Amino acid sequence: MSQFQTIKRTLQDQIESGLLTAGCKLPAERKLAELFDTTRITLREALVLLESEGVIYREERRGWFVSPPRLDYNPAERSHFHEMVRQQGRQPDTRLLDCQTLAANTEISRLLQLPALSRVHRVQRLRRIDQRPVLYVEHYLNPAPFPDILQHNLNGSLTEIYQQHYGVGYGRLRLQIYPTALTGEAAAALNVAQGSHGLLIIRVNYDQENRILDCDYEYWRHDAVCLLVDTAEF
Amino acid sequence: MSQFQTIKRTLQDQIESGLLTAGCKLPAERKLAELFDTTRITLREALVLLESEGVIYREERRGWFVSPPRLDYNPAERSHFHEMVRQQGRQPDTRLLDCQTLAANTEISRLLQLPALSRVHRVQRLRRIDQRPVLYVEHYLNPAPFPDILQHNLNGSLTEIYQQHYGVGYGRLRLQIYPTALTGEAAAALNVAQGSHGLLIIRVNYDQENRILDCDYEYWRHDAVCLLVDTAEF
DNA sequence: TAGTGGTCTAGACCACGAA
DNA sequence: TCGTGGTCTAGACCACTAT
Repeated sequence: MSQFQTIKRTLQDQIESGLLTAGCKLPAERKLAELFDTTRITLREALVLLESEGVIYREERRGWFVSPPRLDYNPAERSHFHEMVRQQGRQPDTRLLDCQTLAANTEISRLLQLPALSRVHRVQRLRRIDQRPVLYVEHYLNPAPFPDILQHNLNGSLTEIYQQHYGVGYGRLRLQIYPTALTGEAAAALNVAQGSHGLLIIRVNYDQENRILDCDYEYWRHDAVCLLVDTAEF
Repeated sequence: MSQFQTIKRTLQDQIESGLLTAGCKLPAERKLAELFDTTRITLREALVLLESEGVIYREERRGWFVSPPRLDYNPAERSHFHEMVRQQGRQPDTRLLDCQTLAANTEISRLLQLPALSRVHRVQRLRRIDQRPVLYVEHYLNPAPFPDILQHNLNGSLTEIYQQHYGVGYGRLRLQIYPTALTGEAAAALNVAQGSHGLLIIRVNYDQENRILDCDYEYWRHDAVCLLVDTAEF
């Protein structure tokens, strides 16, 4: 077995056995390299492997940490993020990064089935669990059903605002899900290296009369989530 | 911008512009390093990044290749793999790796809701698109509804065998989906390095009377698939 | 300011794949 | 057999973090 595989196993065992617990910071790379009697490059190979398996993660220039468990997430159940996280015994947190009305690009226009040169509301938010950023979302709202929605407090649940202020509830839902790279604003907000692995969920939400309400680009840390889908719920 | 990011961009541009086409093999790492006037380690950093973004992929010790487009896959639509792939203009291919009846482990027993010390049929298959392995599946069948099923030709559609020989059709469906590492038999069958990134889909299939039929562990190459889910179909 | 992770150099040897 | 990718060494400098 290659050396970095052995290092990987050793670290993994210590984590799984509970000697290293979730959120715990690993020693410096140079210390670890010394500990395993190897070079930093080889050591980093093991760390990167563990990272891609979701066992550990890094924060840019801060170091390596043991990953907390994944969040169970049923994208079809429109429960609020905060509620869902709390039900799993964790501390949720949402931060509004930006909101504005702008011209829709081609892809958004197509998803929302808007005519050319339409304008849409865009809401960018960062969601954290136990202080750790896990989800960067861009919501694109069809402006027609939601005049002045950007005036509301957008740190909570959009679902709730839809319902309470506009009397609109969700109906049908369409999802695209695929592993992708985190780049640009998503990577920056999630505090991961440009190009690291993530999971992208593009959702299109309809109301009960089958009109398109909005679409979301959800960029998840690859190790932060486990999706659950049950067709019996529909 | 870091050097390997520049290299990455350059390669990516050439691929997106069509100068390098899907399935095409890249030059040797030493050649590329020379071309970009850098070392192999730095060059490999760029290649690994492109790999994790799904732009290129490698076959163990054979080299680097440009990735073909993802397969659109609706896991709720029980259409046959072969049919689905052909509809998207590609060549499907299934190889039976192994089938046997064995004692169920704890996780399988729980998923299939079987009593302790039950036996199950296990079918291991590898599925390819245009010669490229993309999906390694382990099917675990509840043996009760399917006596002697292992006698059938298992290179085609299980769905079809269920229906034609046992009069059983699908009903409800439960899925767990998450990014994971490919290891052991999955990595070997897909011809990727141990520990590389993949997408794991665990599905539990019910029949129309809501009895559990089987569960599948689907290990996908992370760059080979895009999941589609539409609640309006249920 | 000291220490850390991020990036990079210039080599090396081995095992496997292709010929 | 030759070239390839897989692995590894022993350093280096810089930008950023923590203090």
